[in-house]
Amino acid sequence: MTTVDDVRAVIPNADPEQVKKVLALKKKAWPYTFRAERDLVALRAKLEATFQPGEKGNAPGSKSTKRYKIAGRLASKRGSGGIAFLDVEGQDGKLQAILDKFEMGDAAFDAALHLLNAGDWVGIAGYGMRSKRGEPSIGAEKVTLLAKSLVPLIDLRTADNPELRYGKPYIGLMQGPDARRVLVQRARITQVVRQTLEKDGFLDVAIPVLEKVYGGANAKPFTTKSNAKDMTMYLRISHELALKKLLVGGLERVYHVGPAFRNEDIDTTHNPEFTLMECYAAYWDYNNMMRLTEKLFQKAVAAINGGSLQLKRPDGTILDFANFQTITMKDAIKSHSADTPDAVTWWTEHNKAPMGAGMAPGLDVDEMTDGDIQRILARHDVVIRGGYARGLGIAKLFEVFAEAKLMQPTFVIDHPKETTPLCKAHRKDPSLVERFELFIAGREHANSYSELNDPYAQAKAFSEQEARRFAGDDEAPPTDQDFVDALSHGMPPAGGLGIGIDRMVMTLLGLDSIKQVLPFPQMK
RNA sequence: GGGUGAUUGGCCUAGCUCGGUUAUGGCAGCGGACUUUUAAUCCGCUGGUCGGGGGUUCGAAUCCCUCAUCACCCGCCA
Repeated sequence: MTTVDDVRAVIPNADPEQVKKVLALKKKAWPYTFRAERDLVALRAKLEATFQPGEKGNAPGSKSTKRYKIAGRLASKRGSGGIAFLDVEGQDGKLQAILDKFEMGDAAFDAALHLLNAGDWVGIAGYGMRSKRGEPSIGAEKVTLLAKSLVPLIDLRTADNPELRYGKPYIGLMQGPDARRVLVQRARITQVVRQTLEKDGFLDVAIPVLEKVYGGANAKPFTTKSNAKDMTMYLRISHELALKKLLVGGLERVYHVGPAFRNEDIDTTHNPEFTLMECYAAYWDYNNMMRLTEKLFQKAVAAINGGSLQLKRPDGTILDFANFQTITMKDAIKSHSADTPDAVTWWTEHNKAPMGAGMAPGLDVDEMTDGDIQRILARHDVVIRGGYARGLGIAKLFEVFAEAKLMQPTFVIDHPKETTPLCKAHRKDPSLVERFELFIAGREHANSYSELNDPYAQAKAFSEQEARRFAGDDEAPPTDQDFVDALSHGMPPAGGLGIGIDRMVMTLLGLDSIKQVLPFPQMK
């Protein structure tokens, strides 16, 4: 015979009063199944349309005498003498159940109210009705405890404790349909991304998480050890190299949505593991990928925004996904550095234009010396690990002057070649590569290349990265000789695209922390 | 990596600056009242020794040391 003390010995937080109730139920305490309506929101709407306030479905000659069964978590219990109100909360919304002492009988009524507490899972069988105040309800004929909560329901409206909110995600999710909606909409977004890719003929392929060599991005990896092979292995930092090897093998359009791992610090936009979508299409370049990117975002926005491409943010600004902007990196630096003190200083030094106050055109990197760039970066305390290179300096100028200002969906194109070793040179300017990044709300959301498929150029790019590693850039990836070998067998021309799904969800839902879109975020 | 602040019953919280009789209030819980509530309301009750350890003192939630956990800011993360 189990006692309250037995339970408390292993579940110290358990409320003795609730444990007593469970033990008294004996074998009936934890039932196995319950058939119930799936959609309480729809049922609530239906009852509202069917009945007038105060009208009950068990009255003789009622419009609808249909019986219903509903189930959910008991969110609130309100007694008022011989009548009691239960808020039964399903995943997406709640429906009220009403217990009437005259109808149920004293014993059943008192027993049900005593047994149930907020937080319990409950099943209700009864008829449709509306309360005198008009609330659509189920008039309870039978009440079943489906599962007891042994600890009190925590109300985060008053208990704003981050340890509870993020350390125990179920506590946060229990707070109501709104708390769960983010995860529901996140699922919608990834579903739409997958559907859109599938429709365009992209094949969902399995790729390894554990790798002998990591690559495809600049990041510090997590390491682990394989006992079977007695060697250090790495958790992938991107999906890029594996997917491209499949292009070599003859798969023409491939994608993967899954986690990538980066051993870096945690903040509002970075989690050590995050969900990355990457896709590659043979015979495409970055222009084709821009069109695909637009489509992916437009379909996702439409899916969560009632079909509209004008997405209103919490601060009132409208993001217009109907019209994506395009700007080169150099032009972005120029237009967004206009009238900054740095631009005024530079133009004055070079005596390039008659200077009125606040009239400086932006920085024109093609006219700037390396010294000019380094001076300005130094003024902004920007350090380039592994040493200065002109292209990296230009990329830093973009970060300093332009990145945060790109609110509307904007493709920034044609980066300096030093920024990436995996991208084809620009067909019109060898100092650039055919790359774009999509910026929305000041954050990077997508990254795409006309993929480099010349094995010799790839090998050389790898050795330049190695040089940077030796010079102190601990995020420069090592050479992946296996990848060079793959390219030597011939990879078709291809476009590639990567999208950080967590950030995409954040932006589309108007949230400002990655913790809010992850059910299990890492805490610092 | 640096700095600041916090830790009081299941949850939130007062008290701590200028140490002193049985540690404040709310939510939840338990009991009672009420047949139409919407975080219902009203009355009563149970529950904590104040994050762990050490020290100062006649006496510490209140002062000191230490450990732990957490938060915030800065740095780092194209």
